[in-house]
Amino acid sequence: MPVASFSGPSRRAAAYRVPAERALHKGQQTKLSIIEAALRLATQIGLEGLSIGALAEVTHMSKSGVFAHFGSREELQISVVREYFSRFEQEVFYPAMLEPQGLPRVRALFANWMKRVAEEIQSGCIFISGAVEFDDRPGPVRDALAHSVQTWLLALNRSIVLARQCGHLSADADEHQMAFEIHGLILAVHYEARFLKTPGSIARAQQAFENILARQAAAPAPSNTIR
Amino acid sequence: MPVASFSGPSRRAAAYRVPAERALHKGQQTKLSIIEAALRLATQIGLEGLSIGALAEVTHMSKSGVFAHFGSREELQISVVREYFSRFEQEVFYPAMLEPQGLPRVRALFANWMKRVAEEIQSGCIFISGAVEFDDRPGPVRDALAHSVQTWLLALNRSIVLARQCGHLSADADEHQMAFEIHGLILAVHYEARFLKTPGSIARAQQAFENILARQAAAPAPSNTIR
DNA sequence: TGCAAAATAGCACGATCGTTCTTTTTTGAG
DNA sequence: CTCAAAAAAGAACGATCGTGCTATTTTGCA
Repeated sequence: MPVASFSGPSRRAAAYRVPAERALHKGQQTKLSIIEAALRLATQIGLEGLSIGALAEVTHMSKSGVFAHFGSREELQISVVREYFSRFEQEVFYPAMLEPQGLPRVRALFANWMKRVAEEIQSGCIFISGAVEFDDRPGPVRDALAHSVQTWLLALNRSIVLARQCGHLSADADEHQMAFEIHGLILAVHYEARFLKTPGSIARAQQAFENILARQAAAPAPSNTIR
Repeated sequence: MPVASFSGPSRRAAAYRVPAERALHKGQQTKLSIIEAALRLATQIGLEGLSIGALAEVTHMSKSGVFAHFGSREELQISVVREYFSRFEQEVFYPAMLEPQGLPRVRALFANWMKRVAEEIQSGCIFISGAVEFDDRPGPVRDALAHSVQTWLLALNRSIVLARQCGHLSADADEHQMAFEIHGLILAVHYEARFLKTPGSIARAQQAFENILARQAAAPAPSNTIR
């Protein structure tokens, strides 16, 4: 069903060399390269701006050749969202999970996120542009987008809870409130750096992040455990 | 040239009753009603989604009838941005300016803004959707959008500076940093309430705003002047 | 009330869109 | 090497877009 990842069951069980067994060579390969190009296009001009014609031109294929891989534009958009989320996981989420629980992991999540946003100032973030494009347009694309973002925000929430349980944050630290404010920082960086071209936005976000942590720093220990 | 406002020179000087003198009755009237409808459409589906055909249908006019008032789609979009900014000034900026300098004015700016954002959860904000649509598309529409937002952010900055000068904020309060964080709160409310449909986002933003103020509260007075 | 000018409608244009069909080319297991 | 299946191309469709032309209607001063 999806691109890669879940290559679990659903095949095998048939004859010795069922056609579906070998049917993943040239096709899947070019499909991946199409998604690669679509990802570049979508980050720049948005999921809605993504057109099959432009995609065909970029990949040096015919419109119908591109189209056949997805069956509909919507399916193409969903594929792009899934691939984008997958890379987001690879670059932001998984590396942060290697950090020890508590503040180090929270910091890593934010740092990785900021690093990615900094790169995306040139290209654009699908989770942000997609939110605007699909905020009142129900359907599977919107669902895929919202689910991706929710998953990510939930991970941030959990890391904050762990930090509190570790004693790295004060007992009354509200993870939802903190996650909300951190989310706002990302949005502000994207807005001010990419649209307004305000210099120094990334540094402001990092400063604001420290402000949020400082406010919720663990109370007891005189020489605190923060940082 | 524009809709209303700058009806300064450039006319007069001609004959006693130059045609351009009386030429603002029926035309300007329907033009305003078109902009009204365009504003509704643009807040919902974005400035890019705004099509002359859909606008003609909504206003019960012909495509060319609508078109003639603007001469180009781009000019229509610019008119919408200008009208949107004008209303933003009326609802958010001017009422806040009636408040006394210092924290009351800063609070009023934020409160009016939040009230407006809360209403826009149903419709949408052009300054946010437009930023995504035009973030890498140079031209007069982008300029009009960026100028509007910059104007607003500058007003917020100035009100913070005044609050510091009044002694309502600590002497080392950084207005740019505070404005950045406040801007992030607006973006987060819009994102989470309108796209993710997370309940309670507005309360979170208000809480976060209080956190920002509390951090920069005036230092000296034991019984502080804040609030 | 007449009449020029302004406002609006009607129509057609080239372009682009997603999609469907049919045909050709390419792939890869036997 | 053969040959069926997969992959890609080609062409056309209806729809919608912004825009330019030319009529027609409406407006509002004289």
